[in-house]
Amino acid sequence: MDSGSPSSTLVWLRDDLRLDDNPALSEAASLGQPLIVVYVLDEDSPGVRPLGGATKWWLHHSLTDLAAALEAAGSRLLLRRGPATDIIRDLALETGASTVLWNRRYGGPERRVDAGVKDWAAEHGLKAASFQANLMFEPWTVRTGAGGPYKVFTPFWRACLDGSEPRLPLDAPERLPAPSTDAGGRPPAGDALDSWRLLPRRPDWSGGLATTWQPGEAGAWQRLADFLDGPAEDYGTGRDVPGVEGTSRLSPHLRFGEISPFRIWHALRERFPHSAPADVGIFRSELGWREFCWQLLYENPQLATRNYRPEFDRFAWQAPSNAELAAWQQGRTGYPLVDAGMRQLWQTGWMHNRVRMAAASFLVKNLLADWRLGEAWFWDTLVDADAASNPANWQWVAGSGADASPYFRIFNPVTQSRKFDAGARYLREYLPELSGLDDKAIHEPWKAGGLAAGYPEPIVGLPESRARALETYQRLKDG
DNA sequence: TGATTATTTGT
DNA sequence: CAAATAATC
Repeated sequence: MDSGSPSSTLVWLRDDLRLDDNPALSEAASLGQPLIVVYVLDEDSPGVRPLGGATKWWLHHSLTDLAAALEAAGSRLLLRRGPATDIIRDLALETGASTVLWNRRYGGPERRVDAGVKDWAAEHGLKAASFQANLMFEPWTVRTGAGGPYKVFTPFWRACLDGSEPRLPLDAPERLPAPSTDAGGRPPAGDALDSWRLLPRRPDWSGGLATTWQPGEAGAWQRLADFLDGPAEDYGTGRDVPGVEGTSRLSPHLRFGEISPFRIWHALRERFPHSAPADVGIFRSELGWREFCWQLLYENPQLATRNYRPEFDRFAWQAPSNAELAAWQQGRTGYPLVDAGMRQLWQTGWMHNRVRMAAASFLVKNLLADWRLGEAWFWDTLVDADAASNPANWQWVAGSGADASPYFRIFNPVTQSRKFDAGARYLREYLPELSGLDDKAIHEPWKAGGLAAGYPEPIVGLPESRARALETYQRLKDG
């Protein structure tokens, strides 16, 4: 190494687009060497799942926010594109890096990539280190008495809670070392974000996303603050009412690591210091479901394509017609709660969890469509589309997953609508053509002459489709 | 983190 | 006979 050019540190950011509680970044800052912070758009490594449309939109804005935050701290975000192993290797050589740091991820193809970088670094005398940042309970640390992974959520989460408290979050470094420069004083060259074309155009469907969300760390902290000061205390009941802001809406921020689960955990602890209300425990268990889903993906890297329960390979899914699938996707099934949810998804990139269950159950049970069709649509349209939670929860609804919903649990979209949207606030927000119907009639518009305004007739009858689903599941059970 | 139907309870 | 409870899918 040239004595005139000190070696540098490389921090590789992935699904951890934050300065707060970022162990890799904090470690890099403490080393004091010139620091390169890089994000790699990797659509080339084998098995790595390409982002959907909504997450691409989110990523663009999140990276914009991250770049500004890094610059404010004296650093700079470098963007490069390609197979990550090659990109990181080349960048390390180019910048004379002595150390490469990152926060761990848990998907199969991603772990192979990271292991490849670690092996290369070891062979070439570089130090490579990874950190725990994105899961509070890493999959291999939560084991049953027999030493295997948990297959049921409740004992999984109990085992997590019985262990030691998640570590305290790290504060964001106030200053970061400037990047290393070449002989001309220039930092490494990277891509312009716009050249990645992550934003939709022709048509630009992102208007509703932009008015709903503020991607980036500041937006994540705002959501957390709003939640702690508002719905958190009544989360247990409020979370089930889609017409009310009763949930945290932190999911896309967690998806991109704009806020750390450790930060959320301890913020809850501080806000409710003495004997947290039961509602806070329920919210905390939702963080637990996220951890459980990642543990499932860690153990089952094919979770998005293979039935977790192999007996479901024999299940007689019915391929929906193009018209049926389109009706579901576009919110024209004739069932108001399902349609409101699907339109909320299309317009805002997000759907209330209660409605997700109802909409997913409708596709998988009333239409008997393969859960992978729904998973793929959600992957493309959700801003919180997560490689673990999305397939795990679809399999949960289908009955093919871990700790799955029993086959006979079939949501009735009308019953759910009456029960959780009694005042029809949610229905009226997303189904303006039904807003004239009263609170009783709006849940079943086909009965009240409510179809005049162009709202569709139900595409399938509930009693028949329910019976068909029960028979089909029964046949699987009988072998 | 169901729905439906049968049965029992309470007024 | 409405409402809670249980049994069944």
